Amino acid sequence: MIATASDASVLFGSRVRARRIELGISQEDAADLAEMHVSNYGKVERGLANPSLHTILRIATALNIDPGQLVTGLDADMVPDRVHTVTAADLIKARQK
Amino acid sequence: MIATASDASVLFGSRVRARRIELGISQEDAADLAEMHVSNYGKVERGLANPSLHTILRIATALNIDPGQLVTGLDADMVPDRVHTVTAADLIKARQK
DNA sequence: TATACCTGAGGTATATACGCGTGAAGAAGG
DNA sequence: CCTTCTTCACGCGTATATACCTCAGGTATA
Repeated sequence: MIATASDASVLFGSRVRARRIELGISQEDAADLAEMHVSNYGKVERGLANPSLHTILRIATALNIDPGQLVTGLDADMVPDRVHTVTAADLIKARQK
Repeated sequence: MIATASDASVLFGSRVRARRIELGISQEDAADLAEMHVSNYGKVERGLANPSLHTILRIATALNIDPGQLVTGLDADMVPDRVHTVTAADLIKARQK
């Protein structure tokens, strides 16, 4: 892996780790509960992964937390290779003229 | 694609579509705003995709909605190939005995 | 010392997300 | 009839997420 770290992944991973520590279980336990490989789970916590929706849901369910809490506040600005900063609101506003 | 549909993907996609319709823009507009390909965006709305965290954030930001709202309430039970139904709470409870 | 547990780091192999094109079907309007 | 817009469905490369392994280093305890 050529360091797929992103601000979004790092923040997401830190939330996952905080929740796991709060529960007092190991990465291996969490990975088993989430039915994923420990090595991949570790990468998620370190912010080196870009987990899929299914992976996010498995982790959230395993840690007894709503997946919304893990991703709320996250933003596309934290995602690499973002070029535009235009959103739907801007598009609609421009068309109304 | 061998029909990667899942309850989680379908529900997620319907929320994305509802939000896009609410904004009154086309799939192509939304895809451009999210900086992703229309064909892939369409699959997401139809529940045929399993989008990554980055993709989820790009879509949410493009549609001016918090990503948490798109995934809240979703659950690993809606994810295919789920074998266990044990969560951290169960594990901790079992260890306390 | 040794032993066990936890985490990080790196490799390889496979599955799949994603980009990108094409074509078709429907609706709306000229 | 025609065009235009929108969406869906399919296929094909490429990038990458994930599974799986090994090894290293820390920490604790006996």
